[in-house]
Amino acid sequence: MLSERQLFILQVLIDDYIQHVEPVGSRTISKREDVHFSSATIRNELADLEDMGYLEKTHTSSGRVPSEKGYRFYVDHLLSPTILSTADIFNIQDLFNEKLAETERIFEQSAKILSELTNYTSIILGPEALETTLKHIQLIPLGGQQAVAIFVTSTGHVENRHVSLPGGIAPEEIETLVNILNEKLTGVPLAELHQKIRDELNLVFRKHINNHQQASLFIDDIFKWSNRDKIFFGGKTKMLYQPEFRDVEKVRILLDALEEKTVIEQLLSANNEGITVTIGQENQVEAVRNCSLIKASYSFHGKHIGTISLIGPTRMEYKRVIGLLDTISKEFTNLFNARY
Amino acid sequence: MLSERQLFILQVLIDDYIQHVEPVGSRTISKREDVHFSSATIRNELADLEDMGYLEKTHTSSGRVPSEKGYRFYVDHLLSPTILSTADIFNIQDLFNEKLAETERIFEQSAKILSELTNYTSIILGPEALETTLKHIQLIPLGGQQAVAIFVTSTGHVENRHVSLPGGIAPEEIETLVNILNEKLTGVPLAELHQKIRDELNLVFRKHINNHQQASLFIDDIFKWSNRDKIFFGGKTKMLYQPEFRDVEKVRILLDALEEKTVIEQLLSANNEGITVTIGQENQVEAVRNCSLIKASYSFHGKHIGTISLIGPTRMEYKRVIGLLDTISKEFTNLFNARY
DNA sequence: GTTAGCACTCCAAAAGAGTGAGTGCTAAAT
DNA sequence: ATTTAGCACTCACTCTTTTGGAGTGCTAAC
Repeated sequence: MLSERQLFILQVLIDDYIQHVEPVGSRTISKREDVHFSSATIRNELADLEDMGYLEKTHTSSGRVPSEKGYRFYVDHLLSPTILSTADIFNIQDLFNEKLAETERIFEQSAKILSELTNYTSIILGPEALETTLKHIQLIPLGGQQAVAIFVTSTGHVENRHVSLPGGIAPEEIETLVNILNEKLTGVPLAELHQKIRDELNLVFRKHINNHQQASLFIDDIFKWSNRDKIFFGGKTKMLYQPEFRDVEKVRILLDALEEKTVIEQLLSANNEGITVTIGQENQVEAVRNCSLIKASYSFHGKHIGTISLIGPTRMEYKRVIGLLDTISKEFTNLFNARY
Repeated sequence: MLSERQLFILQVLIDDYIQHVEPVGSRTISKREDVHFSSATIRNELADLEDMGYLEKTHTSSGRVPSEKGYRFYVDHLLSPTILSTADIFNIQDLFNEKLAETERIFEQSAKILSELTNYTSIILGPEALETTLKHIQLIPLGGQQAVAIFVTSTGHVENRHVSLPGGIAPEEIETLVNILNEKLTGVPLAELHQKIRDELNLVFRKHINNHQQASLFIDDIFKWSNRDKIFFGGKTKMLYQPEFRDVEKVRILLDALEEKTVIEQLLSANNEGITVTIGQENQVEAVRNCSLIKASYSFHGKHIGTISLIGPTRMEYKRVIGLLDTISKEFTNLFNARY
């Protein structure tokens, strides 16, 4: 168990390190106004904290640096998220007050602002389709065999696919087809679309469409859309400002990883409620093992539909960042629930 | 005027430098099989070439490095684009043979492949709307006052905007409105849309819509879409592999610049036919003054509609890159003209 | 339990020495 | 009139050595 004084010293040290990015020595701590014991005492305590694994030295005679266990403890026990500064609050409110009609724009802007407020890279996972339902399907011929199929979801998301019209079906039939689709599929949750098509539509087709096998194939083709959720980045180059990324090699590994959709999905996938902090080695993904990732979930009708996150060096301004993410994720939840 | 031998030496030197990224000395050149004069002779020639501004030294006793003027000359006079390797050709053909229905996918893939083949960052400017015409407008209500307006162009591009339905107009009228829009605007080039709306539609509205002022405002709102063309990147982090970007500071400046849409537009804007090479300081944009930019134009019905480009260090594999861009841009042109 | 004092450690930056690739110039060779 | 061999000179790099300073751990005194 840590003594009151050890807690204090640990906190002071981590705060200092987060700010100055330099190993913190006993003298530095003893110089603080609110510290009333000598550097020798602190040295003893530091040695103990190191033995317990909360601190590390970069070399035998250097000051101490927080270990990942140290950060973990700090985040779990020592952290009282700072109240957002009025400047921050202004910024956020501006964002959500602005009449940003397109959902996409909101995400883009949020990502941008988030990264600008924090100087870390922000990643926002757009709303998952799970909860949303299909609102409308439209097929617009482009001339020739080409056409565009357009899908609108209940959250106003528009998805479109180019398709080739099948040969064996008359144009009027295609119209009938689309009408049937609209009639039968409007209101169906996206997640159940495939099921629904397979179970119900084939029957209907058999009745109304001559070449119903061709039609089925065509439908399958149209709906072969990946349910991919969109990813929004903000400040992808922010890491380049962090001293821990002064080495190009490291930057490359990280940036390359972030280009990979799969990596992002792995990082931001299934999130429990609230805020999750993942520190360094705790990360699943190799490439971000020297980073910390902070995720916040936002929801629709009480169900998690997306994630807002920040990624930065393990030495992160946890205090500020956590408050910020919390606020924004709640705004997102409000926004979605109010709008749709 | 450069002598035959000087031309030869310049070419050899630049080729060597592009490959090895190290100042080239007289000895290195004299060691080549096809060189039959001594290093002393070469030294003399190099000194002359330096006087003329085609070469530079990094310090008094270093080998020579091409100057930007040197590259310029090299590109303009010494370059015979290499015939693409069969591997390259395969890759490209694969790309265009694949049944990539969505235009967007083609761009994405092209950008990716281009950067992978070259190890430079590729930037593709999607087709400008100028030549394309409007194909279809659709307004899909989302419930409440919200709706999605969808525009499909003749190239199959889909644009969508969220809008708030105006209060003072009946739902049936909105339907009429959209019908009118479709009737009057289908086939109109995007560039002329605004004009057309202002000139013709107001009259029609006055006839058919009660609250035609409200309607006009609404229409204005809908069409207040920026004619922005999409930008596709490939291998944004490729520069990090180039030795000239071993310095994080430089990387940051460049990557930050590339995040700016305005910068990209400035870089890739209005392009004459064929291939343009912009070397270092010739660049308009400060941040890319130590890069070279190679642009190729692709066109639709004979008019330039977009740009394919690569950005890399001034020491670029011009030979290969130029051939590659040429081929791909032509494929693009073919694709567009064949498809629409 | 706390602290002053001191020996010890190690990094980082500075200073110095040696090496090698490269140049420019001159004088001889072609 | 070119071309080339030879030589002195330059400068970046690398490797060592030196020095200074910040920091630690331990011990003995408070």
